[in-house]
This record gives sequence, C-alpha cells and structure tokens, in this order.
Amino acid sequence: MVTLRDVAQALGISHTTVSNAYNRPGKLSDQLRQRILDTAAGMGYQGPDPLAAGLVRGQSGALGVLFDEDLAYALTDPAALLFLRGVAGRSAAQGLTLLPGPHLADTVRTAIVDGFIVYSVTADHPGFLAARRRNLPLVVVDEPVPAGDDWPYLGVDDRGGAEQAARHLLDLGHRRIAVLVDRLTPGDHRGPVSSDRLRATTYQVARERLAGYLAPLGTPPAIWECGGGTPEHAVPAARALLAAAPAKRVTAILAMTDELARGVLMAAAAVGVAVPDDLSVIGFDDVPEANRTDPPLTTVHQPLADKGRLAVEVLTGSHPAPPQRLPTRLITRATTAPPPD
Amino acid sequence: MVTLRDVAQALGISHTTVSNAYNRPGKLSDQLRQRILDTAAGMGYQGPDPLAAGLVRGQSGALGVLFDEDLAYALTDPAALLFLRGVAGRSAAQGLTLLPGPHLADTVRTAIVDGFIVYSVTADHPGFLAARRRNLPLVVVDEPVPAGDDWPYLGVDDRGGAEQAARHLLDLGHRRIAVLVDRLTPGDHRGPVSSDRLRATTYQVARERLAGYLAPLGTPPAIWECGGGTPEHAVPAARALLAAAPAKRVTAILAMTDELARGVLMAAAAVGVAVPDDLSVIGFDDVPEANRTDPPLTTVHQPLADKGRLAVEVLTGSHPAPPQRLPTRLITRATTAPPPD
DNA sequence: CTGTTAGCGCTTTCAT
DNA sequence: ATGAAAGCGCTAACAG
Repeated sequence: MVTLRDVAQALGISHTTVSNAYNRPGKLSDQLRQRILDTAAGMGYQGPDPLAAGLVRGQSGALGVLFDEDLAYALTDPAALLFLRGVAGRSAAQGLTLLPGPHLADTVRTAIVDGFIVYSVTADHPGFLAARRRNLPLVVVDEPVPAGDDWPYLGVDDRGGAEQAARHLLDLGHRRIAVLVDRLTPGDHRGPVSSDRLRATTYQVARERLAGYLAPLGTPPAIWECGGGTPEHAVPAARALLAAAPAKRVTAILAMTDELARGVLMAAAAVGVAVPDDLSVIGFDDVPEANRTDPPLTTVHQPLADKGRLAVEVLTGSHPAPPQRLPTRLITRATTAPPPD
Repeated sequence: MVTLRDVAQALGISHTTVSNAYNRPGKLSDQLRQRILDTAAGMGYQGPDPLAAGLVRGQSGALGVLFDEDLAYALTDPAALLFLRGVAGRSAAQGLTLLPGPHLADTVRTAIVDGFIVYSVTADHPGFLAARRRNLPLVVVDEPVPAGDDWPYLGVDDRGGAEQAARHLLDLGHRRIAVLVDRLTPGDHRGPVSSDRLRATTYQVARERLAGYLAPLGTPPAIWECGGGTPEHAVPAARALLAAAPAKRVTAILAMTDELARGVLMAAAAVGVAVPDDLSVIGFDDVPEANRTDPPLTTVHQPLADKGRLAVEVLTGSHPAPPQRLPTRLITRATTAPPPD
C-alpha cells in the first residue's frame, strides 16, 4: 500500500506538502500541487486514507440512522422511507449509515458515525441505549419522548391530528366507530383491546394517537390490535369488525397508520363492503401511497420528509430553534362519507 | 475525552489489558475484566474509539452502496429498495452506508467503507469512477457490464426474461405490440423511438431487455421512450399509444419495468381501455407492488432480494462461485389475455 | 494472564 | 511556500 509518505519521498518533499495538496490547495503553488497529484496518481496513490484522516480530525462524515425494527423491515415501511428520503436530501454531502436493528447493539457501539438519528424506537431499544452512551450528537424522532431535556427530540402533533380525524367522523354523523392499532406494546398481541391492555400501552405514538381518537368520542369505541403494521396485519382485524350484521356494524374505522388503512380497504373490498358508502376509513401519516388507494384515502397528514430534513438540522445544530412537534392536519379524500341510512 | 490509556492509568495496568477487556475477553480473568469495564464506565469511557480501532485494523465495518440517481430518488424505486433489503439482510452485522449520488464523487473518495456495491449506474458515473479508484472490494450490479473481468459483476438474464414476455404475447395471438422504455440514454428524451435513437442506447439493461423483446417479434414494434422511470412518466406515453382507433390500436404493451407498467394501467383505466380484455400489459422486475395492481400484473420476475444478498457475498468473497447472471422468468398474472375480436 | 514496544496513515501547529 | 515534530487512540506481535 502506498501512503502519503511514499509520495512525498518519491518527490523529495515533505509529506505535509502532499497532504496540503489534497486538503489545502491554497497552501502551495498550483504547479507543485499538480505535480504532486500526478505523481501520486502514477504511483497508485488514491488520496488520503479516510480512516486515518477521520481519526486525526475526529470525525467521519457519516450519520447513523437507527430504526426500531430490522433494517430490512424498515425499508418496507412507507412512512420510514419518506422520512429517510428527507434525511437523505438534507445530508447529501454525507454518507448515511443505516444501522441494522434492535439486536446488534455492538454495531452501534462501533459504528463510525458523527451522530445518530433515532427513528421511533422503544426506550429500551439496545441500539438506542448504545447510541446514547456514545456521547455523540443524537436526535430522537417520534419516540421515546424525553423527560425534560434528556435528549433532543422531534415529533409531530399525533394527538391533535387524531382528534381531527375523530371529529370529522362525528361531524359526518358516525356513531359506531372502531379503532385499529398496530401494536400497543412490543410482541404479537391481536384482538380486541381491553381497558387494562389499553392502559398498558408503551408505544408513545400509539398512546398519543389513541388519546386523540378517544377525546372527542363520548363512548369509548371498539379498539382492535393487529399485532403488526403491514396491511396484511389489518385484514383479519377488519374482517372481524365487518362480520357483524350491517345494522350493528361499525360505520367507520380509524386506522392508526395508512398501512393499516390499506389493509382495511382490502378487507372491505374482499367482503363487499363499499367504501365510503357503507364504511368510512381514515388513515394516519399521509404516505404517498395514501393518494393512490382506491378510493383515495382520507388521512392525517404529517410532514415526514420535513421531519427528516429537520432531524439532520437539529443534529448538526444548523437549525436555530427547532420545534419539538410539527403540525398535523386532516386531509379529506374519498374514503369518508356520512354513514349509511 | 477519556481514552484507553486513562483507564489503564487509573487502574495501574497496561492499556493493552484494557483493550483486551473489550476485544479479547478470553485474554484476561473475568474479574479483572469486570473491574476494568466498571472503572471505565465510571470514568465515562465508552469503549474503544471506532475510528482509531478501524485505522489500525484497516477496516471500518461498513459497506457502501452507490446508486445511479440521487439517494432520495433511489429510495423511491421499488426495485432498488427490494435489492437494498436483500443487501441489508445479508450484511446485518455491518452498517450500510448509502452514498449520495452521481455528483459528490468526493464523498465516495472519502467514504469510510470496506467495499462498494454499485447498483446499476452508467459507466461514466463519477461516483463509480471514484469507487474504482479506491482499490477496495467492489461489485457491480446490473451495469456497467465489465469487459472481460474488469470488475466483479452480478446481473440477471434480462434478455431471456424479455424474450419470454414477448413470446407470451405472440402465443396469445397479439400482433400489434408496443414497447415502453423509461430511458435509452441519460437525459429527458420522450416520444417514439427512431431506429437511430434505438441504436444509440447506452443503458445496458435497457439494451438487453429491448433485444429480448425484439427477438421473437417479426416486425419491429413501436417503441416509446418515457423520459423517466416513474408510473407518471408512463402515463402520457400510454395515452398516446391508446389514442388510436381501436381497430388500429396496439393490443399489448411491453413495459420495461413494473413501475412503467403501473403507469400503463393507470392510463388505461383513465381512458376506459379494459385490461386485459382490450389491452394486455406485461411489466418487468416483479416488485412487490406488481402483485397488488388491479388487475395483478403479469411480469418478468427477477430475484432482486437474492441479488442483494449475493452482492454482499461476492463482495466479501464468501460465495464460492458466484453466478454472473441470475435467472428470470415470466409470471403470468391477470393483465394478459388474447387480443380482442 | 499481563505489559512492552511499535506503529496504523494522517493532520496540524509552528517555525523557517 | 515548505517542512519538522508531535501526536490522534488504538491494536497486535511478542516476550515475560
């Protein structure tokens, strides 16, 4: 392997000058610089070793992004992806290092990054714990919500958005409303949610959205837990909800995410329940897919890409006064209408 | 900042032993190790600096992935994402560093990675050039195809798959067939493709698939270039194709990607052309979305996730005899039928 | 099981 | 404009 020193030696100059040729063009004559670069190229020298340069500079040029689930799964989630696109857009000059998942905390401990973006993980996520110990800049998105200022935080107004959604149904005249949630806690719980289980909710985003749904609703609605966040997880739950006789059946479903809402749409189509005539559906997130469902999904918009951009800015300190929670708002599309009759 | 040495000093032992406490638990007694770890934690020492460890070990623990387009765009492409999931699954223990895009070659020059996965880029992609100069392990996926063994390569049988698709249409009785391609060269060309332009094709995957389509077709079909790869890019092209009087209109469209095929489906629905009764459509890639279109898309399957896994294996040399081209095959779903009449 | 000795390849004052 | 000196924080023989 050929190093800075070899190049310097070959030219009979100091290795400092060679280093400058790469990093401080102003510090030497253009012609010398060119000679250095040419000789270096001729010797097969590829420029300063990034690892060595990083060590002495104390930084790596990459940002680490941490997800709650395995990376392969996160790359499946439209909301996570849109967020990631925002991050990518804002940190164009840097590499984006995606970290593997909740296990493998060691990878986080040894990841060569300048800071962490932690996207919606549980408070006991081993990777999150490891990231906190690294003493690097860090920003948490969505959850865990800090107590006080334990860590920089960026979220959205989940509760407010959910409340708008519930009110919208109420305004349309719906009274038999069900709520579909992916998970209240880690693990594979499926089925109707008891009030005990509801109280046990650990996911903070779920808790907020649920609080928003329940606030305007006088009588507590039926809540159903799907055990996972894909549309396929929502299908059996929706089928169960739609199995009741039309007169007693729910006329609207509040899905905690657009993915779940898509599952509801699939189930409704499969059992011949017309949306929005027989059933209204509202999602949450407003991922790009929400605009392409049939019919297009009424949902609560949150600025996912902006959140990604802002996360980078908070991390790099380049944002003067980052807001803690970004606004959400209901987008009325075509899956909501007055109840039948 | 507290270092390995500080910890060693505080304990009155050699820094090697502290290092061993982290990296070679077997090399010292459990109780000493524990004492070291505890003291270290008490002093706020977070374990060996990854950058320094990387320098002396000569490796970083991350893989770099390079896309043809901006990262934010790549995260939009279902095929790229499925590939990436395969990569992520296989390199679970490592960080995955996504590199920004074709500009910013400097980021590639200075990226702290142990190797590069280059996903379907043009031969003159500045990032690709920079990556090659790094003298790190590298594997190119899809394109550019190496002349001889310029670089390790992994692709799929694009031509064979395309040929199967064309034959299928022929077998069904189609004679008026059109081909939709995203782009033949970089840049925003849209419209019917002349034979000159066809010959000028620089994208190798496009060239291969085109060759596969054309081979079984006696008379050359109409070829239309969309100028981009999203469904939205395909819509105007499809509308133009479908504007002809039914008796003279194409009865089938071969779309070079599933994304394009989705655009065709959207256009057909918009102008009231029934698929597959009035129009057959075949995509390419078999991304997950292809199974969720309405009707489900007939398409050529390529093993995208496997390709990602294999790319990692080729890169790490952990695969004994990596194949150069993985097989493709036609998946007949519901967008193909005999032509009308 | 523990410590000594050498660097890894580079950047960065600070003189010249 | 150039170079000498001094590490960055760590790992890995090797010897005890």
